Amino acid sequence: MLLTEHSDLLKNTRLFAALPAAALDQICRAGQFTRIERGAFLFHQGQPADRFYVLLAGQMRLVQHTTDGKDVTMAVFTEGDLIGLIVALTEDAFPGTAEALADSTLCTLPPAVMWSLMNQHAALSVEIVRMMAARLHEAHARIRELSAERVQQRIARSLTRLASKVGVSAGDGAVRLDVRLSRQDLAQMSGTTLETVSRTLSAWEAQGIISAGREQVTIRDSHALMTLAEA
Amino acid sequence: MLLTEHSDLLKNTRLFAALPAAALDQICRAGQFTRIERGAFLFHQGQPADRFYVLLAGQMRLVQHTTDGKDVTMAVFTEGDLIGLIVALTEDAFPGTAEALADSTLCTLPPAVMWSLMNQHAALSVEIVRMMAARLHEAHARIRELSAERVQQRIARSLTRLASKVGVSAGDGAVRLDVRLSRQDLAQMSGTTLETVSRTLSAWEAQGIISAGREQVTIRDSHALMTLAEA
DNA sequence: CGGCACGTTGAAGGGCTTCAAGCTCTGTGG
DNA sequence: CCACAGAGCTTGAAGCCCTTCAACGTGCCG
Repeated sequence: MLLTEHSDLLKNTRLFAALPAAALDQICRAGQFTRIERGAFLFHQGQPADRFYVLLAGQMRLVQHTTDGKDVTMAVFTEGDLIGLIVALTEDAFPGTAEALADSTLCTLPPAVMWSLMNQHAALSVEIVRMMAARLHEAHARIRELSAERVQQRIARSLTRLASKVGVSAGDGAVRLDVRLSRQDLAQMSGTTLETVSRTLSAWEAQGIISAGREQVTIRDSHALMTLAEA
Repeated sequence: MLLTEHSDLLKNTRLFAALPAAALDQICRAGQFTRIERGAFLFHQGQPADRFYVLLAGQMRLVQHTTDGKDVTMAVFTEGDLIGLIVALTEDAFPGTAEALADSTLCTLPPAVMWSLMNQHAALSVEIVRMMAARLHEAHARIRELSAERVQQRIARSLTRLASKVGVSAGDGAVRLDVRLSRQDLAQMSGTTLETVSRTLSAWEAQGIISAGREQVTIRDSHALMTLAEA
């Protein structure tokens, strides 16, 4: 049956792993399950956040638009990640737009369910605080990088960060980034332009550090890339 | 008596406002009250976070050091702010160094107290989630700015952000930043160099938007500054 | 009043953006 | 099947914003 399948998926997320079966049932009953196609939007910047989402399969990204039309990628999400929870808990408006990087399936939940579960299960609160702490640390790390580092380093960091999120082994120690990733996308993650990303990747490809194709990157020498990110 | 004074200070923080007197007493008994002088450090980057702090009076800042010796200011704290709570709750190491911008008094607490209070008082959890959400939003806003905006805009934003934190009326619609703030400090908040800050402030002073002195800035035309921050 | 940190200003240069033109790949429809 | 449109990518050239280096003011505090 479909519902128990979904329940299994939910149970496998880090956030809900500690919850008893009864609580999971409660979530499944309160939640709506939806699919979304690559390129489609889950919600838009400024929209009131009356619901939040659990990504059960696929990939999504969170983008913020600037007043002068540029887009900045704030996060990439994969299976098990929560999207918009923090905003929904505070009943704010979404600070960005969520776009599907691949066909995805999600579970939609009202924040009230979350609050009541948090009151009943202390472990859940702990997990949420941990999750928020991790996101804040990553955000601060990016601020530090954008403030003090050169474009090369930032692109290298974007690649290593992506590798830890969506990297799959490609044999011979290589790691392929399992996501459709244009030069423009990488630029939005690194705070630069698509031209600079293109030039940088070309240089690295010539040095054998990566191989790059159309919307596709695989890291051949991750050690060299880490060095570039640090120095 | 000193203890009740401190208790009053704690009660006036946004976080603890909703707690009953008994809980506040519990905090006061568990907490240590300390003073710290301008320029001194509360904790250092990398140190294990076994305690967190409530700033009762004064001003502090949180700085991250980069590998190549640069400093990046992550946040400025004033009365009522919590420092290191998020880290302490996850039992991590401090991701930055906390420095006193002015003589300050703080309350030191072990995270265990916080966990037990959060379990007893749901309102506290709500408040903490709200607080973390606000910090995350500010961090994301800075990432967006650093990724897409010019130095001028970022300096203007740093000033307006500081105004909302430590701004005091200086008559005639002017707002004085009540903090010792060197050009270097502003540069660390804006992701630029002290020379560029100096040049920019000089230009703005010539236009009558601000007046700047040694470690001191007052905003004369906050509307013009907001315009600079947006365009 | 002298030392030192803070601040200003100039000049040079470079890293990165911007503009531009052409190329390559992919998917789509006749 | 193949041509073609369009999105993605590459590369070059120009230039500017900003950093970097440097030298000199300036104000504060012992």
